[in-house]
Amino acid sequence: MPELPEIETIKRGILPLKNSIVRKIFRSSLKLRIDATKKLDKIIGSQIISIERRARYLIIDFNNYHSLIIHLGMSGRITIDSNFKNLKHDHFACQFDNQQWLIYNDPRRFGFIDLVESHDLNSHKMLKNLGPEPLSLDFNHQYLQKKLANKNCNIKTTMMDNQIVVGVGNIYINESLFLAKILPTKMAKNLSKKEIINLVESIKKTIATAIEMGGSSISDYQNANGELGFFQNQHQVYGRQNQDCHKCGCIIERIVQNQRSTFFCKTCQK
DNA sequence: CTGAGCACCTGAGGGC
DNA sequence: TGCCCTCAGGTGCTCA
Repeated sequence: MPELPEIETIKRGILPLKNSIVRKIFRSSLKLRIDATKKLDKIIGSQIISIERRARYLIIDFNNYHSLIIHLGMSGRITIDSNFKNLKHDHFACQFDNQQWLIYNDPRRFGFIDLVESHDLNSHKMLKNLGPEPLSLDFNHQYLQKKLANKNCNIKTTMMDNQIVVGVGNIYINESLFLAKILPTKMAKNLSKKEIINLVESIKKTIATAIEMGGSSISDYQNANGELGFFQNQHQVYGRQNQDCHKCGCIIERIVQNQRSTFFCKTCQK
């Protein structure tokens, strides 16, 4: 699924729905990770007052003091269309007063749609323990240095922990560690101050560049208008096992950490 | 409290 | 063509 840059791209794509009023709701009978089916009717007749992103969650606020939380899991997709065809894996759809449909499609169903009263949003179990946004000032080397001290875990897995920093998924941590020249297997507590400064900057740069390019389109990711992102063309290590490192020409290796693929260049990264 | 591993699902692609 | 295996943008839960 989409990482932060992909969600940000989708958010920008559905921003024009602001001020729209919900007319109809569709919900498939299949289970998502959270079952909010019974609550969803509450937004019928309500108007969207804001559309935001927090970590990998899309938050849509309505004027009746309810907020819709959308998470795309690994395979979720959101599209805007003037027709709703109820295709395979369409699990939620919502028609607005301008006749447009917002359609949520998720083959693996690792995602969810939930509805809460807006004042309870921050205490939602998926949102309450989130760390800082990678592009915020709160994510800086002083902060990270504190978090990594005594951390007995490899740096790659550590940085994918949403309590440390949100939205840095498997593509972008692999790319960020390459950019920062740090081995993914290095113990988090053993990073030097210089490496931590470097890593913070590399994550910010990687995420910001990916947002500019509309995210990474691998397999079937596309934005709300069905367009593809282009950041995958910039990948230095992700998905490039056995290919030449663009910097030094050595072979990119693939290992598994915490059941996720890790790609790195053992010459460039120390 | 921490870290490791599992669970939740479907679909694509490769080897035989 | 089909079967069996591995792999995939995530994240909460359980167990030692």
